[in-house]
Parts: sequence; structure tokens; C-alpha cells
Amino acid sequence: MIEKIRVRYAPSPTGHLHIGNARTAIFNWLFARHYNGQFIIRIEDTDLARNVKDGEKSQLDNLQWLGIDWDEGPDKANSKYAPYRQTERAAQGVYQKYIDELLASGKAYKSYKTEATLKEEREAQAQAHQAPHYVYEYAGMTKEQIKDAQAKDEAVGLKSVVRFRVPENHDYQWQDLVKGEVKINSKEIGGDWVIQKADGMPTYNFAVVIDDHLMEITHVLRGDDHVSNTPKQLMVYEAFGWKAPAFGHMALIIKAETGKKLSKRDEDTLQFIEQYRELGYLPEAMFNFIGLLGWSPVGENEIFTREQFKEMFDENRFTKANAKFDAKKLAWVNNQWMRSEKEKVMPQLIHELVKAGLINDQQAKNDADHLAKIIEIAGVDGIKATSEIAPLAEYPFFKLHDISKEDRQSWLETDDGQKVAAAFTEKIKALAEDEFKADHILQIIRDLQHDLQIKGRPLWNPIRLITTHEVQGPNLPEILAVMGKDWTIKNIQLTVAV
RNA sequence: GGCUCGAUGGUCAAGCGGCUAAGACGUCGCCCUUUCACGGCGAAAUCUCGGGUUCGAUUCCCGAUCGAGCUACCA
Repeated sequence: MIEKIRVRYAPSPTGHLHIGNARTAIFNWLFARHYNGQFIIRIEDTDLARNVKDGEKSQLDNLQWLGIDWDEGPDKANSKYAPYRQTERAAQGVYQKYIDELLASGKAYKSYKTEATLKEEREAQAQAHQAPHYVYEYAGMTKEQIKDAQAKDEAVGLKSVVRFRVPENHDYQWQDLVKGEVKINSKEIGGDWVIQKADGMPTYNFAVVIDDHLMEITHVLRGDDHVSNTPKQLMVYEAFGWKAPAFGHMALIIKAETGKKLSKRDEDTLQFIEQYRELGYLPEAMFNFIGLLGWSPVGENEIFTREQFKEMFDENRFTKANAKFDAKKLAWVNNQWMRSEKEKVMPQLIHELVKAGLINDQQAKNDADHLAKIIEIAGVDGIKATSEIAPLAEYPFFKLHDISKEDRQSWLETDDGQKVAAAFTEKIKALAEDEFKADHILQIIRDLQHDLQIKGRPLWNPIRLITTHEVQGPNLPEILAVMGKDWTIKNIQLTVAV
């Protein structure tokens, strides 16, 4: 590719960053970065009613969290293209100018049909088994007649919208970056569509064209759900005599259970970046996993950094079929990342203990090394997100359970149990403070096995029970070594006292 | 309903006319081990179905089936 690539991610600030949108952002970013192009963020906020207060901020924050940066955006304006919010552009009259142009040339017209009329028309069409379509109200009228009709509607106080006069029986086709040749006839788009709403705002399909043109966007990579918007956009480019960008429509990410497009309204699927962030998924892992959905690299590896993705990116390797979102694989990817970035993740893991109320901030700061050891032993290597460490480490490292009656009967009140417990207690008390290491403790237990001729669970369970009040858990000698002699002796005394 | 697109194990997927059809997640089994994880080894499991084209189709073409998207004064 010779031309300078400019791509964009254009979210509407209606909520948090959705997985599907994150994917669009990721691939556009990759596209730009791979070819040394520019990545732009534009806020498409023309639906005033749906905009949420911190929607834009949330989108941007989460993008940043994922490691995506942008060359231009609402917070990083290039005066040649600014502003980057459509409401601001509308306020400057950016769209009005082009709407007026279309109005003047007759390629668009003011329409006064009411919501009620529209509804009636659609119902009648449904009755007649016709596809819903807009019926041109000025068919066969002269310019004068149209003018009169509009003046009359205006006088009655009817609000108007501006509709684009769709060319009849015209094929719109394009070479889709991922799908190949796509062709849609103008008669399939449902008739003259609205380009300016009654509130004066341009509609998405119109504004997107004006802005992509003005911002010199060269490639539009977006979800498959935009395929049917493309002909509408193409006819606007054509009306102005502009060159359209290249389009690429990526297959969608669908819900595993239903096979349907992920819907923001679904509450039972975790589908916002924010949610994974809160659970303790790493941005590297999210990027990694999402980057492999609907796209694949050449080799067999599955774990990649953003840098590697940048280098590998190839717009010819998109998958055409929709991809189901597999949370289990995401978990595995995150686990891989946590393990390879353990140093980096450790503070976050420690913070999880604070969040769970097991320690306070002060302890987190002062005992970082000790806590890191606990976290390691408790089993970080087996968890899929940082938030899972707290329940794993809670017992016996921060709290002790009561020993159940059954455990007491099975492991402590037996002859073997008493022998083992007594002998271990004696030996562990005799162990010097600086000898209180995992290998020495293990040696004591091995000696006991030899001396008492008891092995397996009858040997280990009594010891585990008196020292940790659990009958299972991570490697016992390591637990004791990390927690120390005082802790161990105290726990034993607690057991015996009861 | 119409239009557009898609179809390789349960899932993500490689493949691009000739292969015992990669790899990964998951599942199952075995090993390691006091237990739980981790780890190691191994196994089961796939080309939607018909027609063509071809010496030969997972691969190319057509049709069927199934699936998805769209069908707003939402983006």
C-alpha cells in the first residue's frame, strides 16, 4: 500500500467499551500501526437521547487501558480535521453545508410525513407481504407542486426531515477487504432515507460519509453489521463526486450460548472490557484474545504482544465466519499472561487481598515480599484472573477455619493421628527459628514416616490439620515455612486447646 | 418475507486440487504428588448434504440445508 493510511474508530458514547467495539478498535489500530498510518478517534454522538454522560471518557479510558493510542481525537486535535465530535461539527454547520447542497441539486428533499403515516405505510406493506420501504410522496409532481405541498405542511406546523433521493435500480458494489466483491442494488435499501433528523442532526449514514471524507479516511474496517449501510454511504460519496474509502467488514463476535450477535442489553454475558478489567484480567491478555478472534497469524503460537500483532498484521487473514466468544480460552490466555508477567501483576494481586478485606493498605505496603510468597504458594499459577487469589489465600494464610468434628474424628482422635500430632509438635518446637525452612520441615515429616511407619494421608492429614486447620491445601512445608514458627505453634496450641 | 454474507472437531482455527486434514482452548485417561492446583505424557473428536468440473476434491462451480447480519428521524 502506497498511500498514507488513515483509519478511525468512531464510537458513539452510549456506554462502556464493548468487546465487539474493542475488536474494531484493535484491528483498526493494528492496521494503522502496521502500515505506519494514522489512527483517529471520532465521537459519533448525533443521537442526543442515547448519549450517556461519561460514555466518551469510559471509551477512551478503556482503549488506553488496552494499550491503544491515537494520533488524533477529541483530546488530541489536529486543526486540519477538528473537531472530532459530531455534535461539535454539527454546531459548526459542517453537515448543513452539504445538506443544503444536496437540497439545491435535488438529490435530497424535505419530507413532512408524520410518524403515524410512516407507521401506517409500513403496516400496509407488511399486510401486502412487501418489504418495508419509504414511499416517495412527491411522485409525479412538478417543482411548483412540490413547493406548494411543502409550504402547506410547513404552515400547518409539521416538522420536516431531509431525505436522500435514492437512485433507482442502481447497483452499488465494492471490493470488500474481508468479504471480497459485494453488490447491493439501490432498491434493497428501503427507499429514500433520512439524512437529517427533525432535530437538525445528521443521521449516522450521512455524517459518517462527510466526516470520513473530510478527515481523509482511507480505509473503513468495521463490523459485518454495517454491510447494508455501505450502499447508502456509497450513494452519498457518489452524489458529491467523492472517492469512497476501501471498506472491510469483519465477521461478528457472537454469543456462545445463542449464536447471536453479542447484545449490549444481555446481562448474563460479560461483554464489556470494564468487567474483565475489574475481575483482574490483564490488558495484554484481552488484546491478545480479541486479536485472535476472526483473525489468525501464520504460525502455531497463540500468545502475542501488541508489538508482535503489529508486525504480523495482515488484512488478508481475516476469517469470514462469525466467531463465538469462548470465555474459557480467554481465561487460559489471561492465565498465560499473568504467569509470564508475574512481577508486574504482583502489586495487583496484593491489592486484591486488600479489596477482600484480608489486609489493609499499610500491610500491603510493608509486607509485600511476604505477601508475594503467600500468593505464590496459594496457587497463582492456577487462577484465571487476579480477583481469584483472595478466596484462594484466605484460608489458612489469613484466617483459620474451625476443625470439623468429622475431621477431628478421622484424623486426630485415632491412634495414628495422636502419635503423629504429638511427635510432629515435639519436633517442630525443637526446630530452630532459622532452620524453619520448607526442606527441613519436609525432612521432619519424612523422618516421622520412617520412625512411626505411617505414611500417606494418615501421616499428612493430622499434621496439616493441627497446623493449618485444613485437610487439604497447597504444599504444607511451604505454607509453614512462609508463615513461620510462631504461627505454626500457635495454630497447634489452638487445636489442642479445643 | 426480502437482501447480503457465511459454513473444517464442543470452541477458536490452519489449509488455499493430491496431506495419516496443523495447532490451541476445553473434555477424558495416565504420570508426578499427602491433598488441591501447576506441570508432563497420551487419547477421543472435524471437512453440512446433493450434483457437477477434474485423473483426483475439504479446497473450484451450481443447488439445497443450516446459521448470521440488515431491513429506524440508533449508531
